[in-house]
Amino acid sequence: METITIKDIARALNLSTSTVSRALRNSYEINTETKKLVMEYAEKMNYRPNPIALSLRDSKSKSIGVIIPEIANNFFSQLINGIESIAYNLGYHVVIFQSHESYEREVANTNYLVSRKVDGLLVSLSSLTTNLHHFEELMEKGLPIVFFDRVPNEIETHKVVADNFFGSYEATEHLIKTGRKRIAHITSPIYLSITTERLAGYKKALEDYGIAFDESYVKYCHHGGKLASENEAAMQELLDMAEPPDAIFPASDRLTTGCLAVLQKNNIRIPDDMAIVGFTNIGVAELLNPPLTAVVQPAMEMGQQAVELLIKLIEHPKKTIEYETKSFRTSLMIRESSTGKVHA
Amino acid sequence: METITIKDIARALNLSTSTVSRALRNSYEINTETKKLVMEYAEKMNYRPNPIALSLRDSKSKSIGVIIPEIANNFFSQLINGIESIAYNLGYHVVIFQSHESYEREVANTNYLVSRKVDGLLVSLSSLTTNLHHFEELMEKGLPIVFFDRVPNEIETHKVVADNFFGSYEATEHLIKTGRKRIAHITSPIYLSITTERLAGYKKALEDYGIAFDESYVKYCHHGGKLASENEAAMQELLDMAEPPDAIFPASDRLTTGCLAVLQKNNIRIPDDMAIVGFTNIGVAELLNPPLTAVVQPAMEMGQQAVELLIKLIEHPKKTIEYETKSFRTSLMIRESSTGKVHA
DNA sequence: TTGAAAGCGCTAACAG
DNA sequence: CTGTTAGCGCTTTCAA
Repeated sequence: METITIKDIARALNLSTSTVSRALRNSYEINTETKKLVMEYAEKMNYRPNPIALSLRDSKSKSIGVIIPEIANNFFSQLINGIESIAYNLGYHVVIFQSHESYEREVANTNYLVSRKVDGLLVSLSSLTTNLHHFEELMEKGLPIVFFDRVPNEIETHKVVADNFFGSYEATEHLIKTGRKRIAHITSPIYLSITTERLAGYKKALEDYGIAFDESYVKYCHHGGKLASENEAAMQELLDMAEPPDAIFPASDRLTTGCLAVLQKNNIRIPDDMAIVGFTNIGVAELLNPPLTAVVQPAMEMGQQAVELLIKLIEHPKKTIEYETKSFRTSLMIRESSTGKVHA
Repeated sequence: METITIKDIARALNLSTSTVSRALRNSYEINTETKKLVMEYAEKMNYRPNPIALSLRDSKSKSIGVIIPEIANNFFSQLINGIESIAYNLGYHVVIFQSHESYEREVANTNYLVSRKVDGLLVSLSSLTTNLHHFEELMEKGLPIVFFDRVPNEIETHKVVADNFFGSYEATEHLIKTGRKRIAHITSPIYLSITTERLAGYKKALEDYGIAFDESYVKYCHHGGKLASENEAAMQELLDMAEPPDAIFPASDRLTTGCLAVLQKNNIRIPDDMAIVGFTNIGVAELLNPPLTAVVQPAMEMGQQAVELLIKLIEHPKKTIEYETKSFRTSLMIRESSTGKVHA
């Protein structure tokens, strides 16, 4: 049951390795009988080409690297499932790495994946990444990269995002329409695309409904919610204000659960004292106390789209004249955390 | 900024590739000056050895493969974080694959990882795996494998598990002590280790407290909760019983949330009409309605332990005389879903 | 139609 | 102390 190589087949069949290789790849310039002979023997011996050898030779690997902030997050894990479903069907393998919101880890992962000869990269930036040099360099070398979710403005390539502006506008509008006046927004660092876009939607909704924007109602968490303490501090500042908010709109999975935990600890009633709408894909939103109103992203579809674009880039490198940014509509799932309806 | 190889260095410095190689690996039999020269040049040119070439040569890769049922699951994603934290420090890379509870996917992933020359495997069996041939074969070839969580009895190697019997006993005992008489157990397929162990703990607690075991209160979900319909059907059967249970003890993350969803849809009050204790690592247990009593596994520590055992196996293949099974105590987090206390 | 040889990047046995 | 050579598994000229 040892691994069998082309050389073994050649020896067994009294052929040269090149002939075997050609027969296996179904090359035209080969005798039908020889081909059949080789095919059958290979089949019988359960021959599998060594992907490492192929990679070394061709500098490619039929695999794509994915770099995301973290796996333990509903949005990203759903997205990964989307990526895998498509990649699998197209014969690509998916290698996942977490940056843990660290710039250094992101760079290290990138380098490793490249040295491992991935054919392309799918990236959502860490919340602490401000320098994009490691990606720019690779793109110049011709490595296809597609960004999703947290995308850089400075780099020209395919991108896949949610319509963050819209999602955020809709959430804010909903809060305004249900009577909230002082709507706070807890979000990620300002240099992330998702942050600025969501902030813009929030501001625009306030503006459209004649509510003055107040910077002190916006809190930025550098670690994107990974650091509970940071999260809690932001919440505390909000609660300690002379005029505390009557609604909070956290901008991500982590931020949302962190926010809810603080409210619960402080015995603040939702939605009576505080309405909540989370920008989150958490699976149990419906089961929370109270059920959580959420801006949900089509994470699975986003993953599928991203990997399709990447594979297009990999397999037809010349053909791409113009890069596109695919934007997906979010859906607002209205539940009790924002509607004032008294829960059971 | 092209990739630089040993050959390039050799040419530039007028040395042979082997000398460069030796200098780089800090071999003793080398002139200090030459060594310094090479080192400095390599540093300056940002030389990185090609891991693919190394793998091809040595048939190892300083990477370990992880095969789990799914990522989008708190228990497994926490476990992965544990694995990564240790592996990273010891210079190993972690490649994660999901079986999606499918035997075929598990086999395919295994084969791929092996062809990619991972140095070892960390595995939690899919809920549909009954044939272990693909792993046995590899172990015979000498590939180190450590199983965790869902482990096979039939294979002798290191294993890392939670004390499922204890966790389950404690949960059941708690339900009994809080006055429940008809405790149902929703679980995975019977041939999974976690199933039998948890079932055993459940039965023993019933027995110790003089409650007759009733098979009709135990429901098996073949897909381990992945299939919502299966989950719902099991719940419905329970609810439709002449004497429906007054408590449910679901045996995993998925099963627990599925169970809660059905109860909510049927407007069944928790804990008044039905107490719930979940065997789950869900992060927001505290935020659920009502807060969920949970048997929590030390997932991070389990991941760390598993990878440590695996790397020991990889790096000292001879030394291992006896295999060990590390068992971790679970903790019962008591909250309102099982305590009858009326929630706010 | 087939085979011999070279090369992908690296290391190690063997010579010198 | 350093260079030559061979080989990991595979494909692809180039020759035959």
